[in-house]
Parts: sequence; structure tokens; C-alpha cells
Amino acid sequence: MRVKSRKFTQLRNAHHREKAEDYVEMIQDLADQQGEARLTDVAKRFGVSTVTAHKILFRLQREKWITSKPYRAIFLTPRGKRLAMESKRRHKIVYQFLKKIGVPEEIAQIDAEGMEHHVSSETLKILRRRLKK
Amino acid sequence: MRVKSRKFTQLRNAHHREKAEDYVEMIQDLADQQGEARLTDVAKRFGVSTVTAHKILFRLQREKWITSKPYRAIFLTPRGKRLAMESKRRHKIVYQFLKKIGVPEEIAQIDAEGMEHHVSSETLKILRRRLKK
DNA sequence: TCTAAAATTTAGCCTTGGCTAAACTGGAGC
DNA sequence: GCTCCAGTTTAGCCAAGGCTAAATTTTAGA
Ligand SMILES: [Mn+2]
Ligand SMILES: [Mn+2]
Ligand SMILES: [Mn+2]
Ligand SMILES: [Mn+2]
Repeated sequence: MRVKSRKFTQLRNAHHREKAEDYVEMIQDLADQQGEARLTDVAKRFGVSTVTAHKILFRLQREKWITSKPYRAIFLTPRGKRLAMESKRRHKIVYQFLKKIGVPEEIAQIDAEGMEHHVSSETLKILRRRLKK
Repeated sequence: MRVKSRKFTQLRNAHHREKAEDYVEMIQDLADQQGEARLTDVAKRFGVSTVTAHKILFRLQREKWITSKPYRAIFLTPRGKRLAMESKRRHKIVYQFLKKIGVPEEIAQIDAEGMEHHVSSETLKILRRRLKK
């Protein structure tokens, strides 16, 4: 009986992980594109205030996904790098799958940004297999 | 430039709508299955305390998705009924699509519970078309 | 070098959605 | 009709993630 509610519990957990996934992914992108990730750029790309971004980054530092010294750039920990790679891979597969079945690029981008966090590894495997065909 | 961040804004909006969608869907289910939706059953099915469910239902009432009198059952407004129907339809299509491409039932249930809220009407149309084939 | 602008941090506010403890109410059953 | 119990509500706590205003630090340019 209580098993019925498990999917909602997992949904709540997914939402807790979401911010971490999107942020480490973004930090990796910025490091690749600009050499380093700065708070201002992170905030700009997410469309939030620097204060909000700063608070989220503070939590991510506490949770050991990133490191940074006051007023300096942000770096991924090894653990953070791993999460970034996995997240980017998942993101790309979901996005490409959507495009493959005929979703317009812009819409695929929006949908993938949300869907990616709710795709299990089992489902991901199946999407990837379809993508290769 | 600021356009780049739109997908994240939409993601945040989707998360605000999520609880409303899942709750009205559940209220409709309970009404169908037990004649009426009671707070205790709603809380049980979501795996949260009655206090949490009560607070969420209070907000949904404020936002005119539901009505209820103190210590009484919960009812959907016309607007709430419409949202429940649309949500259930979207949920079903996503779930069935996942099963169709080979995702095991239990996993499809979990993934669909999260993914459904991030599937645009354009993507939904495409999933439905594939489902019919 | 010094100063002003830009970047970052801090303070303090709000809403949502979690929780436990405790109070209250309606109704079932004696 | 009364009692008591299950169901509901209220009070009060917490964390996350949104904001603006203000303080602080870094850095670029004259
Ligand atoms: Mn995302
Ligand atoms: Mn649903
Ligand atoms: Mn759902
Ligand atoms: Mn989500």
C-alpha cells in the first residue's frame, strides 16, 4: 500500500538533485567556454539574481560539488565533474531523442531541460538505443 | 542573449504548476474511486503528513483549483476539473509511450510521474501520434 | 597609485513545502 | 444523548530558492 506513494517520494528527491545537476553542468560549460566560471555569468545564464546564484552555489559547496574562495572563480570537485559529465550526457540524449522524433529544436531544448532530471538510467538506455538506429 | 535563460524560467514555472497538477489529478481519482476525496487519503497517497497536504490544499483553494469547507471533503472547481483531465491525459500518454518503447512498467510509472510536467503540447502531440502506430 | 566601477557577499525579506506537537471537531457507537 | 476517536486544523519549526538594498572586495583605467 505505502508502495504506491514511492513514485512521489522519488519525484521529490529528483527535484532536490535538479539544481545541482543544472549548476554543475553550467559551471563546466563556462569553464570550457571562458576558461573559468564566475558567479555573474552563472547568474546571467540562469536568469536569476547573483544573490540567488550565490546562495545555491554556497549549498553546492557545502555538499562538496564545487569549491571556491571568496571573490574568486568557481571550480568543480572531482565528484562535481563526474556529476556534470553524467548530467550533460543525459541531457544530450534526451534532447537528441526529442529532435529525432520530430520535436522542433527550440521546444526540444525547453522540454529536455525539465525532462532530463526524471529519466531513469533504464529509460535512458532505451532512448540511446533508439537514437543510434 | 537573455533569451538563453528562458528555458530555465519555464522550468521554474513548471515546478510551480506541478503540485497543482498532481493534486487535482489525485482528487479526481479519489472522487471516482471512493465517492469523495478526504484529506487523509490524499496525504496517504502522496506519502506526506496530513499537515503538508492540508497546507498545499489550502494554497490550491486560494488559487481556485478546489473548494472545501472545514472538516469536509475536497471538491474540484470547474477549472480544477479541466486541469485534472488535461493532466491525466498527459500523464497517460507519457506513461504509455514509455511502456511502448520498452520501459518496464514500474520504472515507466516513476519516470512518467516526473516527466509529464515537462512535456509541451507539441511534444505530447508527437508522442500520441507514435502511440497510435 | 588611486579611484571608480564591477563583482561578490551579507542582511533581511518572502513563499513553498517538508515536519512534529497539540488543539479542535464531527460522527460512530454505546 | 454522550463519549471518544479518527480526522482535521493550527502553531511553530526548518531548508530551499526567489528577491532588493547595502556593504565589501577586486580590478581596471587614468
Ligand atoms: Mn535541467
Ligand atoms: Mn500525474
Ligand atoms: Mn506528476
Ligand atoms: Mn521536475
